Amino acid sequence: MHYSRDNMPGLLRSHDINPTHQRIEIAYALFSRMEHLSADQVMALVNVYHSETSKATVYNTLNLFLQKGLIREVIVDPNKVFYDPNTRPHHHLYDVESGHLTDVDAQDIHISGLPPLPKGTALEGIDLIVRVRKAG
Amino acid sequence: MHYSRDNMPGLLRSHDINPTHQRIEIAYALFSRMEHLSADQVMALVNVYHSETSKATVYNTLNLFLQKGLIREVIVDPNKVFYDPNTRPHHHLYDVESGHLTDVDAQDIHISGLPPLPKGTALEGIDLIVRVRKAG
DNA sequence: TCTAGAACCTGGACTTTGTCTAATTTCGCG
DNA sequence: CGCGAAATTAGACAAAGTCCAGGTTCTAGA
Ligand SMILES: [Mn+2]
Ligand SMILES: [Mn+2]
Ligand SMILES: [Zn+2]
Ligand SMILES: [Zn+2]
Repeated sequence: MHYSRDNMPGLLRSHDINPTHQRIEIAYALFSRMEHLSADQVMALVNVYHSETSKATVYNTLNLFLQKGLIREVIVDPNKVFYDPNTRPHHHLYDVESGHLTDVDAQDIHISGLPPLPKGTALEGIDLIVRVRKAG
Repeated sequence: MHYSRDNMPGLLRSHDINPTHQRIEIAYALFSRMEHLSADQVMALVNVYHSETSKATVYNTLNLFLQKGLIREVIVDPNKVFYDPNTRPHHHLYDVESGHLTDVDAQDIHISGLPPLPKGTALEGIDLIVRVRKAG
């Protein structure tokens, strides 16, 4: 499900985020495409026509979205983090050469045999990453 | 199984790596502890008594070890990569607060329902990361 | 033993990704 | 409108990592 720009204020408010111009643009970059984007890519997308959003605001806003649970982060590349507008439980397939990242539905996948968590710790999440490269 | 310093030249040669003084020290830092270390931590360990190995050499050597299959890298933290002397198939449990990383044997774990790989790609590896934090 | 090339190591400049801060702009509201 | 709070900004700063030109060490052959 993709979103239009008009959906953004409501989406932001539903996550307790004050919808400002910059926040709407950043949310729209992510939710109109429903793709995994790095901070750099978000920065480029919101500034295509004329520069209107600073680097500091891009990072502040992405971290705010993260903290409010509007997006999640995906750590697969040693050089940059990807921001993911899909917050439903899912896993990732990562092409280590092209850097292309795609979703794998969690519904179909079963993981068994996990050890019990260490005493005094709570589960934060389980990340499953399938790394592939061009066959040769 | 831990290693002594005397094992290092043979270990390096068995992976087609010329054993130099710096390479032996770096391998020893990893294989004597059998722990996940960042480049920074390796750097500190090989230079405890007097500075003898440069930053460039630490990074060059870790990447050489990686390429030769002597160690593997673990990408769980957005800020640094961890180098892992354990190359047997295994997964990881990561405490997002303390940054502590522990191994989870792959033997016991079964993952089912993975989709077929995209045409023309080969599996590079499957990383499973269990993220935990202090309960509260 | 001497020597030349290859391999290796080094300091430091540079790059990338991201954070911080102090000053300014915009927003929400009475 | 006019005030205080919230948000944004430019640019300095920081951490992780790469690159390069020059220097050192190793090795094989004469
Ligand atoms: Mn950027
Ligand atoms: Mn990095
Ligand atoms: Zn995703
Ligand atoms: Zn490990």
